[in-house]
Amino acid sequence: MFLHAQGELALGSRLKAVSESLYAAANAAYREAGHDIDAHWFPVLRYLQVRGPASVTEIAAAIGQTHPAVSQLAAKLRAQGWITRRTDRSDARRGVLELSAEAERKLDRLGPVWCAIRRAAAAAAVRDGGTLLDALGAFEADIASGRLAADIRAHHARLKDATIEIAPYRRDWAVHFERLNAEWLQRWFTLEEVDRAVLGDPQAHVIDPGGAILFATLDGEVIGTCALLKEAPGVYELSKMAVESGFRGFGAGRKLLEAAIAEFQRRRGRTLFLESSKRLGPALQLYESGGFVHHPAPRPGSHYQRADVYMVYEPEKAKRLRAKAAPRKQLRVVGR
Amino acid sequence: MFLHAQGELALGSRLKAVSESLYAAANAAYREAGHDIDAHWFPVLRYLQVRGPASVTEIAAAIGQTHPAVSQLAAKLRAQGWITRRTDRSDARRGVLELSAEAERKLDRLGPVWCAIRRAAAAAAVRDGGTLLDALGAFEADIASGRLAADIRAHHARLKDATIEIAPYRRDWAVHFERLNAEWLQRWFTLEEVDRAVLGDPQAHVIDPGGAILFATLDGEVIGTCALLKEAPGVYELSKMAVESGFRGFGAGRKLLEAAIAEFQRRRGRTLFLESSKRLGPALQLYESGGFVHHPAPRPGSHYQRADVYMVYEPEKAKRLRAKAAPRKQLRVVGR
DNA sequence: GGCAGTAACGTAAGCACTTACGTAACGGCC
DNA sequence: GGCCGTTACGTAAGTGCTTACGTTACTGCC
Repeated sequence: MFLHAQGELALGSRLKAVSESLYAAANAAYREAGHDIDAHWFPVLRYLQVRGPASVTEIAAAIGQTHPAVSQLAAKLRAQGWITRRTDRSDARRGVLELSAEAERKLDRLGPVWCAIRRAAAAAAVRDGGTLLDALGAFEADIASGRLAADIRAHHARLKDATIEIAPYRRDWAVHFERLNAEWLQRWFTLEEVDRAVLGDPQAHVIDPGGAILFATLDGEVIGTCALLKEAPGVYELSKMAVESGFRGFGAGRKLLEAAIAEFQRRRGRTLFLESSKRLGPALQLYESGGFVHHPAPRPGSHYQRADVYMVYEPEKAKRLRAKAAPRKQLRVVGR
Repeated sequence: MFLHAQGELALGSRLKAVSESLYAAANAAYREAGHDIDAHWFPVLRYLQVRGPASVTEIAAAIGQTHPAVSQLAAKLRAQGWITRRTDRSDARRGVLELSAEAERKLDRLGPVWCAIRRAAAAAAVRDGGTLLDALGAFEADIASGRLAADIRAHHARLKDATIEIAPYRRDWAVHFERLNAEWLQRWFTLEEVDRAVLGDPQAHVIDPGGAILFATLDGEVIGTCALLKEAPGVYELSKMAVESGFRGFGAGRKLLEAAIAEFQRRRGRTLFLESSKRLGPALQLYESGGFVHHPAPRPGSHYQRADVYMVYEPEKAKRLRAKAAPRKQLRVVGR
């Protein structure tokens, strides 16, 4: 090929072409999976998803584009109902862009597609060779031959048909424990000292004192986690429940909760409680449907600043709920 | 950075950004060196330079863009006098785009800038790591820190102040001998069987039979070559003279010619001749000014189909020319 | 409080492409 | 020679960004 012979001089041209091919491949994957989303929206939407509401300039700086680019895209997304805009209370110049509830729901379903794209692209990009040029050449070849698109399809099919499994603590998954929890903590609150300690060394702060950590996986991908902290003999705290954005709504949270309760019972615990926040609506719903009841008073001596919800597990309530919803249909990984 | 945390999912976005940074860096280098050329034109102009006149669709296919892209750029370049367009004699649909004489001259001067960009980009792109993502990260860092731009400037300064040197044959430079000659042969003629043999194994076809190969270098970069073939005892043929497009007009051809004649004299040769073609105007001028005279009849038993010019070296003429142009001023690598 | 400098961000226009489409010429086949 | 599918390529319109610019709001300093 002529451009290849030009070496680094044609790098700009080739990078642009690869970039466009990648957008095309991602869009094809979205369409095939039935999502009406454009790959160009990813940086903005993803930023809003993991960081929460943000201003135009904040997003622009984070994704490395100019503010008009974000502004124009925001206008389009607003017209299509993906995001809403209100002016910042404390600074009337600034706008606050926020995902609509529907957009949030849509994005929470994109995990499998994203994961498929990520895996396929990673496989195509891993070729050794050292220089960017070699890596690029290999990548171009994979795109041109259709291997990338086929890989995305294959990975997506696997992920779609895979079921969420619960796995016990593994030392090499400590990073996932940290990553998954840091995401929602940073979005909704700030990392408190306790958090930093526990996330930084879960072995020392959870496992060794007699607690447990569980992971939810989908086709080998760690997509969720939760911890059972031992407060006192027979007293456990359910904590650090997190499911990766993009993989929510597939039942991982419920499976983690059930597995945690089972673990609590296996250890013959007497008391299981949790602390949470009113802001985390869906999580509270999950806890309620899992057998937890709201405790009227805040927990004395809570570890967390953010805690304004205190719930306790009631086996009797759990039994009643199970009986009522007895023939609960199996949750599939990808809806319907 | 946010996009980095998104891994392969943000690859498209990042590649595009890097691509644009590269264009910007190249444009800055062009401006600094005083060339009024846009980096986006490179694929088209370079194609026309190394391959000669071509149609819109041919170029589009070669550079991996759509034909309207080339068509539109061609219109712009035509308006600015870079290229001319005539309709193909044998197919009235097809147009033949060709560099104007002035454009050809301008492009012939771009070698040092191109080389500087190539070297700087190669240095930034070589980081180990294996995956495209790592290589890209390193490249982005170099762009952001301004290291790439500084490197380009530094390399260009070196190349600008370097002088062209003549070096004897080296086995590891055989590839350059092939590359440099293949370029003009493919552009103006086609590779004949003799060419393929000589270029493929210069050691066996030139050096071993008692000939010589010379290289012109600029700051370590091989930018030109020529060969002295031993026809018979005392009879030598000057052949395979080639200077890389982009480095023409800097005097490399003259230096090669002079060095070849010196080598011929060092070997106490009696006859030095060459075969060429009327189509290669500038080369013929060079030969004439170097002391060669046109021989009226074609050489009996020529090796080449393309040869319609037969010149013989006359020491007397060379002496006269030297006397006339005695205080010839030193040629600088980059004009004024 | 007034005022200059700056930040947020919308709008306009431009750019380097793309897709979509139309037109004219070619080439093979009857 | 007539016709039909294909090819070359120009034009129009769209896209995802950019730069340039203007308006409004904030901030710090006197």
